[in-house]
Amino acid sequence: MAVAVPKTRRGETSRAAILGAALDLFQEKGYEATTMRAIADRVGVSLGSSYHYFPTKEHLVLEFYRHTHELHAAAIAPLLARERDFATRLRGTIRAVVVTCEPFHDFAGSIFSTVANPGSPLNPFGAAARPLRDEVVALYAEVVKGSDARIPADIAEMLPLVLWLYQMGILYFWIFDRSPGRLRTLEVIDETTDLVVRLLSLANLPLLRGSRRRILGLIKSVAEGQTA
Amino acid sequence: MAVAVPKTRRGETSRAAILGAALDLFQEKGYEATTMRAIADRVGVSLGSSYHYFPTKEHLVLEFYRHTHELHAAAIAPLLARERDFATRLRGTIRAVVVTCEPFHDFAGSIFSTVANPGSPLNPFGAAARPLRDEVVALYAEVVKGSDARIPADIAEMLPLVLWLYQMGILYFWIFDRSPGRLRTLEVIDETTDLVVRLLSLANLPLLRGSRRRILGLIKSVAEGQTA
DNA sequence: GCTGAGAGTTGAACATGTTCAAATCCACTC
DNA sequence: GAGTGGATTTGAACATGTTCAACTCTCAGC
Repeated sequence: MAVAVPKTRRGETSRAAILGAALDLFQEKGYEATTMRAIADRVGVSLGSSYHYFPTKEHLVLEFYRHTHELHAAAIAPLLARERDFATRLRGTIRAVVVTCEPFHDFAGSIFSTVANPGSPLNPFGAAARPLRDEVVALYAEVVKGSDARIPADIAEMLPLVLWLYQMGILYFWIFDRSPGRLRTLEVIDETTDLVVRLLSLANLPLLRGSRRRILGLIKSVAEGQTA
Repeated sequence: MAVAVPKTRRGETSRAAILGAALDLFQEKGYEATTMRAIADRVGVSLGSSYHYFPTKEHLVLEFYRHTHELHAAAIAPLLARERDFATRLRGTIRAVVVTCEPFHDFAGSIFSTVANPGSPLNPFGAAARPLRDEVVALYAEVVKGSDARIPADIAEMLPLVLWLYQMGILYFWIFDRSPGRLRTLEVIDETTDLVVRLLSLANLPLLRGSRRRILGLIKSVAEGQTA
């Protein structure tokens, strides 16, 4: 199950074709209904060849993650360059996630069980997804850093990670959302981003100091546990 | 894939034996390593017979899940009968979850992914798993109701559901926990139960009234979305 | 032009979840 | 005791993810 990197032009072509066919079929038929044989057939390549470049079917989905992440990052670049208000940056970023992923809504539902599986390379908390996870967390760091919000250092340290988790929560809700135009998800986004901003502004209340310290400590401890 | 209910004594025996062997093997070898053929072999029955009573391998997992829920409920019964302090009841209940599930830690990940899959009939938010979900939520309602804590009505209404979600979060953490004796999970439980109690006591602060109303509305709206 | 090494490709084979039509069992009726 | 109908059991067959040893292709070095 070694991951083979293409070393020749021919190899690159094959890898790209296999990945392209896989993403197309995933979108057309969903994850489970797309067989490795169907992918190979569409490319006009043998079954074994797919496994030369992608150790498992799940690894094809990892590439799909990266693809949507890049779409998302590109979509919000103008907003992040222009806007300084934290609430607006956050809301726009989260909204863009679900808008970007909208064409893959059905597909997202079909792979969810695999994604939630801790043993799967698709699990966002796992080692295989680490590079991508780091990229997404960095994106949220940029959302915070480029804003005019004044966030205390102890919170700022953990905030990008928390916002990443928040995004995952929204995506989870979105997967279940059957409302027309996915309106309910957009409502929840608006509601929750406001809530996040408000809770951040309340975090300085003396009465909440204790809870704040404990929550931050908890988050840090949990995050460290994941990387260990 | 019709669910066959045994109609004769012989059928009952078979069903029970198949389920028993499955639970044993799951515990011995984990979920994936346990094949349907191995289950049938251990019972001394043919492969097809298992499918007469359990439409899929996942349905065996659901039965397993129900089994652990019953163990859990039995384990905390004395505590709930004796103790009145809310924090103690909650902590004991959540601790008992991970203690009860400890023998199954190695393959709990696979179970969790099955349970979390929106497409699966076993999904806890879905209709098929509703009876089990209601039982667990009712258990947390009992944790709250039997305590001497004075919870405002609007919060009390949603609290059992939230505590159920909280339990799921703890279980998810526990699945990843590789620390000896699963000590990290126990720490997180102690920390978070305290936090829950503290946040509940803070919920009456005038400053937090607005957030409280919004959070409760959000939870209700999300919960309604699931059942719809 | 020949050769060899490494990249790329192949297709058969395997394990396992699942299906299904046929065979068998069993309690009941006459 | 023979017959009947439904419950139960069977085992072969199928689909699909994955593996692997053998084969082909390409091209640098001679």
